[in-house]
Amino acid sequence: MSVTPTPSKDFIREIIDEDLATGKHDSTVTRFPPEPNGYLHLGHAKSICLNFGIAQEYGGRCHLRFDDTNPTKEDVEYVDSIKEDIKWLGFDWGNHLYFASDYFDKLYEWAVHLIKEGKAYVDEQSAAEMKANRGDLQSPGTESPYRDRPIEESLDLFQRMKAGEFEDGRMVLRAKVDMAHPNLNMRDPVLYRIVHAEHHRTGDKWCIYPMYDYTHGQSDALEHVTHSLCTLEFENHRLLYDWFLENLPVPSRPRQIEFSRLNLNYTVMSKRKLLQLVTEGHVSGWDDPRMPTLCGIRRRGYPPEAIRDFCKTIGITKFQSTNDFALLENAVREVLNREAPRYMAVLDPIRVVIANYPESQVEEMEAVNNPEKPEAGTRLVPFSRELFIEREDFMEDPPKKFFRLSPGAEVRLRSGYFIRCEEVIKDANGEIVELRCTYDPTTRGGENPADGRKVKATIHWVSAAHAIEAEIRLYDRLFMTEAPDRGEGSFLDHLNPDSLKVISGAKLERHLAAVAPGETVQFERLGYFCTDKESAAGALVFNKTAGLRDAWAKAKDQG
RNA sequence: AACUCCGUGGUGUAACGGUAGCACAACAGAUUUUGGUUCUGUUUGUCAAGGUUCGAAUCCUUGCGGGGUUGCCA
Repeated sequence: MSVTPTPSKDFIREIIDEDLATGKHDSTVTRFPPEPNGYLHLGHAKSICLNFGIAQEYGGRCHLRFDDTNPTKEDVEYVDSIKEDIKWLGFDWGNHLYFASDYFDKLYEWAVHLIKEGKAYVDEQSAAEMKANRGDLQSPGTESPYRDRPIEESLDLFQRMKAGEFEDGRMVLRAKVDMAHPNLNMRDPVLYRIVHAEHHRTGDKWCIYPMYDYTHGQSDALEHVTHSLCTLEFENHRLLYDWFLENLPVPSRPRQIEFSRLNLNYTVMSKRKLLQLVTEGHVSGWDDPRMPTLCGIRRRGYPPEAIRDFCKTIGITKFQSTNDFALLENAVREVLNREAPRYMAVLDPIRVVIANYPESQVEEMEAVNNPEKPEAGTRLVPFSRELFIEREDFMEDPPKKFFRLSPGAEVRLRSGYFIRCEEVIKDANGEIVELRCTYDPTTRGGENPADGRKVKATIHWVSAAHAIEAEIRLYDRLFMTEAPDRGEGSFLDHLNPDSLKVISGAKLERHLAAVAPGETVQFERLGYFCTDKESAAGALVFNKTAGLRDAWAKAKDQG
């Protein structure tokens, strides 16, 4: 009798277990709080899987809340794409869609409350003065000359800030905490700034906007969030987060817990850098299949299930780490190996003529759609006298470990016949243009012949007369070095010049004309591919999602 | 050298004072109508030094190393 090991939980789920056990909470409420100022990427996927995953596991709720407190950077365009990406990943916020801007009235009311309590004041120092008086990591700051102004005066000024009497930057509302605090966030943080800008939801109702620190915890409290999960860079903000909750009449007490953000080698993950890749044209857009954005990997053909599996395996911890890209690719291959229907496609064709095959004969060969999934059934693939095979699958002068086609050698055509190469035909430049072969009629379907003869390799093929053509886009990693972020120079210095190779005139079996958008298939022996959004009926375009593991490539490299 | 968080194979992650395990990667072999998949095996680890303890990755001390923080961004 084997004991089923209890699956280990990350430290956040352990905290939740305890909060539930002690009765501190009787259910969980988490939230995913993106700012609508950019596209979601794999790092967000980690957070989404955590927050929505907890809701699923504990029967709790997960809110989608847009942190829209900075109208100069935010836009509805991003709101829509973010929702789409979360749905694609497989999560659902139900009717718990919120915006921090929904709370602007309450937040204003609470700001007035703080002023009345003597815990906030209107500061008329310029931004430069404030910076100078903040002190630094080693030394304490200097209190503002406006810090102890009468409460009534701050109340009046704050009301007039709201009324639009002052230009941007003229004054701010600050909390009165401690200018000597070792945590800089506690040195009288700004609560409100004046920004005369139209907000994507509140329009021109406001010309003062609350800061992140003043908004986030109170929004959590208003939504009765129990566990507010964020990345490590907010660790230093937790003290402030708690300060607001302690000094305001909030309806609940959420707890902020920080975890380490996702890092992947051979890629960059910061919004700024991704934006730069797009604006400077190093990639075709946010959804370029080489981008780590969710729309990018979707277009690349990565299944959402693989992303969820990946997030599960990398886990949640507090220490910074860099995950191997191979781990992601492995998750992708695992799902695709199980699910993707197989087809044959020849990317770099070389003509094969089967001399002893009847000139006008066409046989419909039965091919297995997915050996991992018998219920996927079979399909018919036409076989004829003239075929295309992969140029790479033939070598005129092969090394000892090369098992495929070469002069005098025999291979199996998958679901076809055994063929033997009898003659190599070259053009004036010595370039191989055609292979003359013979086939063994007793090997129909690729069966081993009765004489016990075996072949060491099986290769893919397409009937020349029946093939359809397509453009194939082959992607490799965007960066050549493991940590393009680090070291000297720009991360752009590490861009891989060969991250995209376009092949035109690839020969595909006819069924590939009908691959549905969003479906990823396997080209046998080559890898996984999906149709691109630019693919059209007469002009098919496929993206390479990931290659198959290639033991031959390794053996070849080792000599 | 302020405050704070964190150090487990190549990478990531478990072990909650009691045999350092798992995944990925790498390597070797078996199977195979995909040089895929699958299966088997191998290599490699507790940052360091002290201390507490019958027993320490785990607790304590010191050192070393890494991250974060000086926006009217989030």
